[in-house]
Amino acid sequence: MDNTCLRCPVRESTICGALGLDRIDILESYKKGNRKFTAGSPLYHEGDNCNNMFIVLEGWVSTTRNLVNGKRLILNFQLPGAFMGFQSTPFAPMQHSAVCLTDVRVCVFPRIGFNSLLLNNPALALALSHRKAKDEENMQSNFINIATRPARARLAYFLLSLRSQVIKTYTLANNADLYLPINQKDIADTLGLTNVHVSRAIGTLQKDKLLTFKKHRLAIHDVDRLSEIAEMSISPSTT
Amino acid sequence: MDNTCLRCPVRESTICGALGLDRIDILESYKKGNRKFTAGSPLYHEGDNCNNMFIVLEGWVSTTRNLVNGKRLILNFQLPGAFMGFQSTPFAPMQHSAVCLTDVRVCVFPRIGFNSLLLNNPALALALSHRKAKDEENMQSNFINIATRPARARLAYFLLSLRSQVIKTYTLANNADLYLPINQKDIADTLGLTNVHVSRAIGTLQKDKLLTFKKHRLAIHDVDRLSEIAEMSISPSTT
DNA sequence: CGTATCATTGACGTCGGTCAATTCGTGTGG
DNA sequence: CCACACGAATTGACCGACGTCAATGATACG
Repeated sequence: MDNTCLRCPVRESTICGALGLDRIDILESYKKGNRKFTAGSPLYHEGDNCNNMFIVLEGWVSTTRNLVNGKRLILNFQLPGAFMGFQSTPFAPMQHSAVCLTDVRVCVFPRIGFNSLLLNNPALALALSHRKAKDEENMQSNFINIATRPARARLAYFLLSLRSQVIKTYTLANNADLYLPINQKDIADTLGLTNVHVSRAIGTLQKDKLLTFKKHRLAIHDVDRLSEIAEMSISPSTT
Repeated sequence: MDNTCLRCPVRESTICGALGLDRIDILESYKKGNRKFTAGSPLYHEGDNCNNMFIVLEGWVSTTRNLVNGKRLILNFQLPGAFMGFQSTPFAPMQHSAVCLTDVRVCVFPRIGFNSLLLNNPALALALSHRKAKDEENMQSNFINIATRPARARLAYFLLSLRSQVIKTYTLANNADLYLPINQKDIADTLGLTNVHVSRAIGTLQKDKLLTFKKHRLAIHDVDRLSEIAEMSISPSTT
């Protein structure tokens, strides 16, 4: 396995791309190198003092929060190119957990020295600012989704946005059916619903021939009509 | 009115503090200067191509999204020190609106040249990364609040976190009663509830002597018990 | 074939929304 | 100082979306 930044599959789709090819060697010497995690294992736990940050190279990772009543909430799904573990106060305990949904390969960045790295490479710091802004915007979309949409629309919106995230990450065709390493309980925990209600909602969407979601494969048969259902209560100002 | 960065009331509580006093003149020549807005007026609108970004110096600003059914969702409240308008793609249309809740004084940063400013001042870029990470973390808290808590707990959590935001911003005493330039409809639009239900929920909290919210003044009488209510996502079995 | 996990389905309860009437508070004008 | 207006808050009656509980079905795995 070639682990050099030069051959990194996500270099251009993450902050590393901000350094040109001529300066990429800076990261080569900075990073701790690649590491593999198996499906189900955590990158870090809520409350941990985690020494590292991670760029996802292959696989899916979910970020979650566990609640006092034993329930959990999934904050989002991190796909290849995601930069994970950067916090507003670098050495504070992690505010959320990160759990691998598939076998995962990540590039490990030590937390120590990261500030210096950014100060010495402002292009990297700028790229990171933009990425964190993007993360916040995505979080806002999630927030709006659960705050304003009823369950059916909420589910439709979620599947559509996850679909476009996957299509973009893997540059797939628009009509491809997608592998999603999540089950209905995961969807419920993402949307603030119950698995029972998610099952019913997916059932009606399938009955209406809008999509099929079975055995971790999602096929959306009518993107336009599903979008109508999703955007039912929201203005079309964004895209 | 003295508008110099040297005497800026929020310099140390926003990204500008990352430049020491010796380099603060960089911003002095970069910024467009201060500007005043009256209560109710917008800093920018969703969909606008906004030329500027803003640091709040005085007053409250709300960021909102408008929905097709005439309703709106409040994303958060920006108090002095907040840096507003920075997006993942700098010249894209704004994803949300910003509306002044009080008379407001802001420091205006032109969008043009901002990237260069950051590239030439990595400390500023680093500070911005941290701030955007903080914004994302706050957004995650909001998300968790509405995704997991029933109305009463949701309201309790919101008031407590708004309280600590205000106390921190203005360095107030813990038992101070706070001026909040929002009404029950604003709270409803922040929490994904209706004004009617917010009224009922506040009513019961007041009846339980936990807090008083009248005429834009909030007094929390029992922070500990209110915190218990906020953190409890299940039925109130214990007292 | 037995077990575990996930998905489906039904019965039922409840939290919060909707609609509407009433009250309260504040500002305005006579 | 009172009368009125207008918006915000309160309260009641009613209802529906979604949660809870539980039984059943489907699928994979040892």
